[in-house]
Formats: sequence, C-alpha cells, structure tokens
Amino acid sequence: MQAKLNELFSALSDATRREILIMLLEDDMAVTDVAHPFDMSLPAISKHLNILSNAGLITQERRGRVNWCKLEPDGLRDASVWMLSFGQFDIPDIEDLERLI
Amino acid sequence: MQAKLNELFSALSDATRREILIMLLEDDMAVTDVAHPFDMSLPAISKHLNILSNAGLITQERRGRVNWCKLEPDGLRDASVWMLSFGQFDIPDIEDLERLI
DNA sequence: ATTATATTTAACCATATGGTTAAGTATTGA
DNA sequence: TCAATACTTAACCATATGGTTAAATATAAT
Repeated sequence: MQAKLNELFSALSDATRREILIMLLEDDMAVTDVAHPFDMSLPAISKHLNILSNAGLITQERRGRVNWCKLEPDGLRDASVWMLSFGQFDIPDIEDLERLI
Repeated sequence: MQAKLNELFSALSDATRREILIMLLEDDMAVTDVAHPFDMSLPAISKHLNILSNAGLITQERRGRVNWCKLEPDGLRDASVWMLSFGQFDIPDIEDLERLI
C-alpha cells in the first residue's frame, strides 16, 4: 500500500505530468498530441506517460499505430483518502482552483 | 506555484515522511522521538524533517537543545486544492482511511 | 569544568530521475 | 512495395535523492 502511495505522490510531483493530467481532463489524446505543447522530446513524454500509467492515473490503449491516453481520475482516490486523514478538506473556493491550474 | 506543488507532492511521496506526519498528528515531538520508531540514523530523519519543513507541512521550533516538530495541516491545502480539480472527492468511508494509515 | 544530550553539518556513496539522441518496430498511405 | 507516421526501446548523461558515518555545535546536568 505504501508503495502505491509512493508511486502516486511521486507521479504527481512533476509539473509536466500534472499538466498532462489536466490536458487529459479535456479529452483522450494520442501521445504525439500530448507531447506537442511541451518543449521536450517524444521519448521524454513517453516516459512520463508510463509513470502516469504505472501510478494508475491514466490508461493507454493502442489502436493501430496510435496510442490513446485516457485519464483515470479514480487513480487519485488513494492519495485523496490519505490526505483526508489530516482533516484538510474544507472545500476551497473556485478561485483557489483557478490559481492552481 | 508549480514549484510549490512539486515540493509538496514530492515530500509526500516518501513513506517515512508520511509516517512522520501521521505521528505528528497525535502530538508535537522532539527530533529524537520522531526518529525512534525508524530503523534509520538521526541525520536521515533530520533531512526528512527539513524536507517536510520546506514543503510547509511541519514547522520546527527550537527550545533549548530540543527542536520541537509540529504538524502544519494547512500545508496540505494546495495539494488538496489541486486534486480537487479532478472531481475525485466523494468522501470515502472510514475503512478506506484505516486501510491507508 | 566536564560530561552527556540533542541535534545539525559535512563528506561521501549508490541508486533514481528526468532529460537527451539514435535506432528499432508497427501500422498506414501512396 | 516503399515511404511516412506514431510511437517505443536502448544507451547514455547530469543532477537529485535517500541513506551512511564522523565531526561539530549548543544546551543541560553533574
């Protein structure tokens, strides 16, 4: 269980990966399209996507030569449950949310 | 802002540091006492405590030769706000919580 | 004054992380 | 069939991370 949480929080600790998750909130995307906004090589993005997959935060499904990436929002569950133990979940206002995204 | 989130999630990505936070949930503690349950040197714990401090998850206050560590639950706020953007916050049941702690 | 306690700092080490480029593998289109 | 597309894999590199031991520092107790 601890190992799973390590993977989860570790996956979230990188800004590129968090941006990817937010992009996927909009819609499923091919790897190339995920890579497009970033000033980074395709293999680098491919690695990030693997890390997100292993953490259970996305799934990837190959159709033909395109690998479709899909957000798995339930993947955040264990992390959010863990954080709940700190009683830190009064719902913040929408401005807080916008500041962060 | 991204840098702050990196620090936060990164601090949470280590099981030792998460355990320390949970210990501090109970009460403030001296560094030596924090170290006690871990099979790890004092300097190692000292480093972990610094990482937690820099992430804003604890504060440390020296009184005499004792450095008291205190949980700063508000430090989790930004991380929880970020996670909220994924709409993943139906309150889990108490068993989920117990499974994780 | 000396010693013990509580902790930090410094120097070091092995492994992990996040990036790169170059080459390899399918699949699709011409 | 040949070339382009969409990746992934491999090999490499610099820096970060998480641990160690040994030495330094400051406070408290004898």
